[in-house]
Amino acid sequence: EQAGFVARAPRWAIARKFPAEEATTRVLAIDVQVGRTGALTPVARLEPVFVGGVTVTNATLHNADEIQRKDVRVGDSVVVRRAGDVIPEVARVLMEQRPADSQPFVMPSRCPVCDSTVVAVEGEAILRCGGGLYCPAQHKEAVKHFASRRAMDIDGLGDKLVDQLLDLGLIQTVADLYHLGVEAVARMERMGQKSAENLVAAIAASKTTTLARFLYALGIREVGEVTAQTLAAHFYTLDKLMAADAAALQTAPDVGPAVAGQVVAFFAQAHNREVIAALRQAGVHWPEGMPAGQGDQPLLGRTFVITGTLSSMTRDEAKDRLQALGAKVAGSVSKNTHCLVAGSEAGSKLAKAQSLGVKVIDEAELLALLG
DNA sequence: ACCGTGTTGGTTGCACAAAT
DNA sequence: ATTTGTGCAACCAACACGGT
Repeated sequence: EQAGFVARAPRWAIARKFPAEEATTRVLAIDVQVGRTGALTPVARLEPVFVGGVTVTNATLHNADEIQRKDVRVGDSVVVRRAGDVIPEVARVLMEQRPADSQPFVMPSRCPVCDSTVVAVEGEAILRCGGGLYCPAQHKEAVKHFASRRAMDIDGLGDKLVDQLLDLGLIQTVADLYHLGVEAVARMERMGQKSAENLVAAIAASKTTTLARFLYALGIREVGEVTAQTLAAHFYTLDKLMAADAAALQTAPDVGPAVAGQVVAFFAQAHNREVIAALRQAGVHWPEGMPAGQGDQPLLGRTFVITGTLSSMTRDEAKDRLQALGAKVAGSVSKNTHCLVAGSEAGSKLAKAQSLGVKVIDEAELLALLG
């Protein structure tokens, strides 16, 4: 049953077969989205246009500086392309077609969702909603992040369900997820008995996790997946981590003043400590203490990068298995990369590896390496 | 210079289950 | 019985900025 899925050519591979293209369209509006950390991201809503094999209707404008640099305005005719043949991008504005009455775009001074004051950190390009978890947009994104596959991995808890859970007041914090009953869940839109049972079971299954996943799930600023793993490996227990001051945190590799400050600030908030306590009370747990004895680590100190599509495993599995052998798996190729694993449809990373003289192996060689 | 974090969009069959 | 809605998987460029 899995075979059919693996054998099918990935969509992006199909899209790649189209040559890089540009197309002209019009900016209908510029919306501002609020992310998990409150970051305000302007997005161009476009008259749908077919570019490089897909229909593009949205394109990120990154930040206020980027809009100003390109001087994108509502009503403008713009040239759209797909960066790397994937990500929609406004390449440039056709100034000669600009309407006479157009106005420069101005980023809002208040959050478009919660009306909180927008905070601009001196010298930073990104504006942020100051509302924190009181901002419904930030709260929703925080819950989605908590449930996401790489965090607590609550299967089936997606965008619409998070919306409903919050809007209906079924949950106030992520800890409340663990007290949801099947009946309450089943009363939500498009949820019946079966779906409700599945969701409640998925939530219960997420109680057994790891410290690294849990830390990542908390959504501490600057603490992504890798940093969460670093902190977990360095402190072993949540209590030790929470008790650490900024100086102690900086003894962990790759943790500097900015990351340490964010961690300290997070655990200093009574609300965050309460939610953590409630989560543990609800049964969220993980093995604590020294990691179990590791096996052979023949790849210790080697840096790998994976690109393209593998047929016998996902890239994630390949990453895990390489890491289990002691390798470091990075996202981009540099001269420090020891080996690039190139699956089919490999793109720019393969070219870069070749230009840098980095060793390239194919899937068969990877399998041999993994034993 | 390089790596990690966080943010963005688009495709689409499949799996599942609710809604009609 | 059929249609509709939702979640999932896979990919990655570009930008800003923290940290080494």
